[in-house]
Amino acid sequence: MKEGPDISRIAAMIGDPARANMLAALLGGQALTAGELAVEAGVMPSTASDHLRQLAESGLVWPRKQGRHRYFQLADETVAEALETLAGLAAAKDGLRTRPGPRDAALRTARLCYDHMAGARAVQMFDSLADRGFLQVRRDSIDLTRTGVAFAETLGIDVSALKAGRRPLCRVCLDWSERRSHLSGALGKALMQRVFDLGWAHRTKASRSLVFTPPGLAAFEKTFPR
Amino acid sequence: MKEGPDISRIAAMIGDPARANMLAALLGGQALTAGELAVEAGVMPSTASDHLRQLAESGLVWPRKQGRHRYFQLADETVAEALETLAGLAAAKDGLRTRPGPRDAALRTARLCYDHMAGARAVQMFDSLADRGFLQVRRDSIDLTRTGVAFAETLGIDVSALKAGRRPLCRVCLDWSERRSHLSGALGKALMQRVFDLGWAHRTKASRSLVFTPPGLAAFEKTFPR
DNA sequence: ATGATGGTTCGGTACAGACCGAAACGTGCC
DNA sequence: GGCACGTTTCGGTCTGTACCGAACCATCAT
Repeated sequence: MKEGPDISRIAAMIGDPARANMLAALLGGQALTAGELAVEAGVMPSTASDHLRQLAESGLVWPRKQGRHRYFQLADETVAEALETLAGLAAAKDGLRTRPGPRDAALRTARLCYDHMAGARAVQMFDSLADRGFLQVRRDSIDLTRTGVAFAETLGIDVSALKAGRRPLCRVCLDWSERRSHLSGALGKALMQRVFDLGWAHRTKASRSLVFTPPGLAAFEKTFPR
Repeated sequence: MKEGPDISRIAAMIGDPARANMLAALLGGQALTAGELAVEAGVMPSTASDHLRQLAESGLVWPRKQGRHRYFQLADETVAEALETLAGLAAAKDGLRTRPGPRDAALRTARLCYDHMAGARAVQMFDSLADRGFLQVRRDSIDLTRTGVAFAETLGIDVSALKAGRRPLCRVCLDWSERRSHLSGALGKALMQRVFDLGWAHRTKASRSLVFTPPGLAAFEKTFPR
């Protein structure tokens, strides 16, 4: 019954453990080299190269050669969203037997979802913005209100520049750990960038989880009160 | 790097063409027997039985034995949502080469998404409800307004009964064909049911697509004007 | 009971694809 | 130029698993 899009092709791509590990690593947002992805997947470079070719042909990742390295990143944010959706399903179905480890706890608190923040901290930010009327939820999409734009500017975000890009300013993304919405889109990316630039948090090297510094966390709590 | 939920296990489940066809068929919402799913997947009953065992063990489908038949249905609506998300990715990535056939066109117009309507017609319904102020979009979730409740009652929907259930009344579901939101949740299911009961549309036997009768379509257009 | 029908279990086959090692390629560095 | 490093290509192996047929089990009908 080949009606509708061929769902099994891409599912099979994600279905291989090695490729799934690669994609999960790329959910960290930064582009990684073929070698790094090989280690991440736990396979030899030649095997990794084969997998990466398939992923690129499927349109899931985007190769970008630079010097004698080849960097890979997720093709776009829709891929990231689909991966997080699958993670949500896996957490719900597989969660019965999988005991949440300490690493999972860190992931649940704050992590990178491609280029924006996810986890409990991200939900808190979303709610805080909405409660103060900075985010206006209309229909299926959400937008920054006038006061919201002013608020973003005080954080040093050039909203008009973001609006100029072709990527939607605000989008909602469902959190697999919190099962609540958090902010995606150009603004979500910009906010994440500010958190990095201000030194409030930094990414861990081999994981998607974010670590807040004590003063950074205090500043975050003050900027986005519950 | 086994951090977070094991995404590859379920992805591999969906990754096999036979299983994917079964799941796609179950997206029609009605429970199907093992034999029906076998023809749907194009495999022998014994092979289908093996696949169904795996799907059940993964928690994706829910077996329900009745007499000498075993009926299968999707475990819950989160599975349906994940499948539709994957379909969206496949349509975007694979869509470059796949020419949309006539069957696809019917699917895009109106189809079943587990237990509620999807496709262009469903988006029209959603927009119509929102434009007239029957749906109030707040934060990440949406709700029926007071006038919306009254409107639903005129259609013969017992809203208070729906609210009593543990399933959320309103939920948004992203459409892979329209890339817009349509209505899910208990209300979405109830509305779909009314469309069936009123004889406006009926499901086709071996497909998820919905066929509107001419008078049914006229009534639908009148009830949910653009 | 006896047969018919729907479903599962079991053994065996076959094909796909994941994996590796070695060699080739290309790019930067000295 | 020559060397080192990252990456890809190619041949070959091997495991996993989808698939089928036949036998077995359960339920319903007669």
